[in-house]
Amino acid sequence: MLDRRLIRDDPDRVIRGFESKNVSVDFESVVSLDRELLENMRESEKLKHERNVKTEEVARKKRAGEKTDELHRYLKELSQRIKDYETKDKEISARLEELLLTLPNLPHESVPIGKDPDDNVVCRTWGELKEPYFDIKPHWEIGEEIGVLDLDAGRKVTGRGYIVFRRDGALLCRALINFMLDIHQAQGYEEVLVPYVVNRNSMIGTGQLPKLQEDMYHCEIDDLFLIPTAEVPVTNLERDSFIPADRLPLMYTAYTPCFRREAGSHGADTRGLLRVHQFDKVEMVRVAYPEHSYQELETLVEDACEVLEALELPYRVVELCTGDLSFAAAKCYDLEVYAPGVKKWLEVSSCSNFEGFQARRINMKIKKTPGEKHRFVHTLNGSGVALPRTVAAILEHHQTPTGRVRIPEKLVPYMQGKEFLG
RNA sequence: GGAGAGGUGGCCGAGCUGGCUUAAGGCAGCCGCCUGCUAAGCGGUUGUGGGGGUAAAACUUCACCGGGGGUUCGAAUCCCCCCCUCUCCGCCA
Repeated sequence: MLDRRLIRDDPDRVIRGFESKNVSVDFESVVSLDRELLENMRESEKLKHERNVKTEEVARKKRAGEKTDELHRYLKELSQRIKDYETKDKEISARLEELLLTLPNLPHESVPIGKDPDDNVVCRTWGELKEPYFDIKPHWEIGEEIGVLDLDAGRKVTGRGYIVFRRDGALLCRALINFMLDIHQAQGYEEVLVPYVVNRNSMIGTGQLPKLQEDMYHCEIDDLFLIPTAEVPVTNLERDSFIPADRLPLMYTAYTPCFRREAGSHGADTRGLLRVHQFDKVEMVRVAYPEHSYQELETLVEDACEVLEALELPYRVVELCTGDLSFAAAKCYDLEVYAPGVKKWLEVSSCSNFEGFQARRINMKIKKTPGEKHRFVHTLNGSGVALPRTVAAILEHHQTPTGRVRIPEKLVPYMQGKEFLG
């Protein structure tokens, strides 16, 4: 949700933001509805004030034993007029609210202008992309050969895009989750275990709804949604609350499975583990002081990088351009690992600052100190990191010419001491 | 799923036979006084959101007692619907 005052005071800036983000929204309606709402409100407030005054007069007269019939008649009519205004108010508010929820966040001024992923900016690259001296197999091939991946079983049990890991593959996933959680705990994050199913308000709060409903698995009977990321339950932990300034920043880490219908993205990069409907992910969420949020975004990225470095996987940090930013983000860095088997950079983490966009929807404020006004917190999150593509990168990058897969040193203790998969 | 109890300001908690209660009282917070320090004590003060107003305040106004609707000149208080919490029972990992 954008700041209502910004919409009122500087609509041009909002429009410029939308343009740079390459989205077309019905902003004119928002502005005119807002104006209409204010006007309506002023009129009805005048009448309500009159009613309050006259109603007191009735009470006074009654006590004095005077007649109030005439006032009653007048006030009845006045109340009817107020009711009309209120009906109109509800109507406009509802329409406005609906529209406001569909308006995306504005990019931060530091975000590079651009229209699609080609305009994203590579900030830095870590690790050696050494020329392979043997023919590296794509992860689905090596994975099935050494018996850690079973794509057929996944298709049978559920359908395309659902994966079965076997033996060391299953162990690897479990190991990665613990490994990542341990790293983030050491970085200062508080571990939480949260529901994988959330209600509608939570989904609206973080911005998945109403726009992205098509991408969500929805349980109609209960009106509950499978989470597409831990961001949803974790960020919503502090919905409708005032957070004391000295508790900020809040830092949470959580493992959850994630469910995404991926409607409309069939065909592209869908082989093996590249794009699946259910995957595991360890997430980091921060709730920050507004003045510190961009600094915190940088350290959040570093925290995610630490995972990839510990796994000895070459990666790069990409800053998304305005046109590639997601709905709720004001600024976002993607982390991409290199997978030499498919010869692609795979996005395994997305670290974003949402500024006050989610906080306004979630109603999460900083507890005010005397003399200060209530302010919304800033929220951030980043994957640290998503598993399937990381597993793909491990299967490819740590592949040996003899068809084995080496387990990164730091992960070995989590793998029951094994140094190779399979 | 069945039965009962309840949802009030940062927290606790009155009010709920409709109008000097736009919410008593307490706690906590803030300011001041007092006191070797601390504690206690005394006095004052403190909700949220929106509108108008101001350089900013002051000020002013509307709304808010789980959510929505209704009755009434007037609703925290009466009526209807929904949601949530707790207790007991049933079912179940």
